[in-house]
Amino acid sequence: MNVEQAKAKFIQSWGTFGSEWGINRTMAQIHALLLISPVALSTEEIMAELSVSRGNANMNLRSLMDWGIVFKELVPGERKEYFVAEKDIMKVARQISRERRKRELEPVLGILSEIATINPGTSKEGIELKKVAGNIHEVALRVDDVLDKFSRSDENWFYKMVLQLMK
Amino acid sequence: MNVEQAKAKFIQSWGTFGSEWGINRTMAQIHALLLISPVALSTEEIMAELSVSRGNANMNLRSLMDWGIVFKELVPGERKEYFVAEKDIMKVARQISRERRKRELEPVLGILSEIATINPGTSKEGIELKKVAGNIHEVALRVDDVLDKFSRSDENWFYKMVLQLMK
DNA sequence: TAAAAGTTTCAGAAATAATTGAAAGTTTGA
DNA sequence: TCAAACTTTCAATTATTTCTGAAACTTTTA
Repeated sequence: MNVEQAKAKFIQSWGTFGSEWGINRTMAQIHALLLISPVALSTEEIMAELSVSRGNANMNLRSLMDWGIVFKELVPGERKEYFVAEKDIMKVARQISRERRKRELEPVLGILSEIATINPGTSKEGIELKKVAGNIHEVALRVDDVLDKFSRSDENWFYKMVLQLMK
Repeated sequence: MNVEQAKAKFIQSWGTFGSEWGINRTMAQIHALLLISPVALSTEEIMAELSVSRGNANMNLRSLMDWGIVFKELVPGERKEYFVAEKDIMKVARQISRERRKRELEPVLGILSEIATINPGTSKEGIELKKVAGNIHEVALRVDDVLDKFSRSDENWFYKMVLQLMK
């Protein structure tokens, strides 16, 4: 496998992996492209490299910036905007867990706790619903805690945890 | 909020949450319905409750069984098949991480290690690609390890881990 | 201040994913 | 063995998501 093939494979795999986890393919591919690029890229370069339209490139770049894993970089003397990805993979992982926690887990936590506190009445349905929602809420709260810890952690926290678990 | 409202809210939230994480909405809703049902349900009951077709119900039930979080239950004297969900939420979480690890993480690990071992040549592109793929591979291997540990762990492992992290 | 350079938006088009429903297939029991 | 009861499959349809491209908007510079 040569460098060109490896690059194509990396971008396409990252796209597939992303879409299996609810991230759109182009967004994941732009991220992949920026991750492996040694220099900042312009919208035009991204459009050309991935064969996507300006609108698509622009919207997904904005999303990536909203997620806090891609940044604008101003090249002195240039009008055009250039983009770079955060290269520290642990930082990227922490940032993604921070965002998904905030956007997706927190809202569900609210609903679960609401359901877990209903008056279940006397029906088996009500009792089971309350019980299950309570159980899920409990687990979800702990996941939330772990993600919070992780997203705030320093560079070595994760490795320390892995070591702990190896014992 | 009464029991009926809470039930509807639970099913719909679980559907939304699932689809944010790459699981189709109906599949997540069937799972939700079975989770909170105190008794095993037939395909007909699921179709009626969620207003979905027989084909849809059947395919998603099969998927849920492939994931190992829903099971057929044979009611003595009945021809019809009934379905129940695994109710232990930690078991469900472990089973889902086991499956996603196997289906989605492992294939990417293979590709990353392939890319991380290319001959990068002398170009900056090749060198950066190899470096980034290597870094991601390293982190992904550790995630893989943690998921493996988690999916094999006993009921209390997760709570012990959380306690460790609280210190 | 005007036009060139660049960015953003968004309605419609295209691509992808999910769903239906009816036909084919399977199992059971008389 | 056959038909009733039930399950599975899949081609066609429908819904959802993503993408395009051109127009509107913003910023810069001459």
